[in-house]
Amino acid sequence: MTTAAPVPSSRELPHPTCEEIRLEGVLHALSDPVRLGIVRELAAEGVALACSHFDVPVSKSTSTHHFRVLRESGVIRQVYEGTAKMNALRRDDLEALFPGLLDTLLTAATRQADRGSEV
Amino acid sequence: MTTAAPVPSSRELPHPTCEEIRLEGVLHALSDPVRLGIVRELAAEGVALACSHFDVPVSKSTSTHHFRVLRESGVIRQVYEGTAKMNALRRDDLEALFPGLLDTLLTAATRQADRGSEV
DNA sequence: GACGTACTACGATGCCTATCGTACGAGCCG
DNA sequence: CGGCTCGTACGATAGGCATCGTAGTACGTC
Repeated sequence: MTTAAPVPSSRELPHPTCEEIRLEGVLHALSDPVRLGIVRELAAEGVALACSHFDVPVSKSTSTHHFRVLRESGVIRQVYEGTAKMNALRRDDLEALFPGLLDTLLTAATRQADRGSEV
Repeated sequence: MTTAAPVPSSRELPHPTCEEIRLEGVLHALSDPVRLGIVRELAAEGVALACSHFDVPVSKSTSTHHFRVLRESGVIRQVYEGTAKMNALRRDDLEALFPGLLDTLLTAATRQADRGSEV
């Protein structure tokens, strides 16, 4: 069962520790539709995804910016894997800090999305 | 029992309908520390409070701005009562739109505040 | 009517941020 | 090595927003 520990590349990225994660920062990060969409997709898939996987309606450089905001606010963890940069929700950390928050937010986002599509 | 139905003044203020309330807007409104503090106090008191009741660390005009953001995002309802402007959480509306969200957010905010004061 | 209080409107300012294009670096593959 | 893909860095830009001070309006009270 050599699950191929996916060889995290050399370059490391700075992440906030749990103590450094601020609720205001998380809320601000999720208050942007593009970033909320990214987080929703990450949650839906349940696994780490490369930046290129997402179909965001912005340019590549803007996309990079949004991923950085998510990382610096403590919402996602980013790790290089070859040329790809894998993104994973920091579910456990967020759950420990703000119990139930992520799930409630995701549910709220889904409800709103359903609301909109019920034309 | 003339509970003095508090005579809402003539001037009316525009509020978003429930359909118009956007999750992103709510999150953005609450991502500011001043506004989050206002909402926390409103929730703690449980009743409508005049703007002047709050001890915010900003000027009066900035305070007005924050209350407007909260109103326009659908988080609070504002009604004039004489010279005072009463502010109330739109608990029921928010609960209907995003079940559990407000309470989860308030709990998260409290936890974070406690974290900080545990020196 | 005169005064005080509560809040607003307006204009200014400086910062933050979402957006882009272009040029570049890091790793894979042939 | 040469090229390809993925993502970054940088600079520019335009709009948003938190902040303030001042001047003004609405309302209650004397």
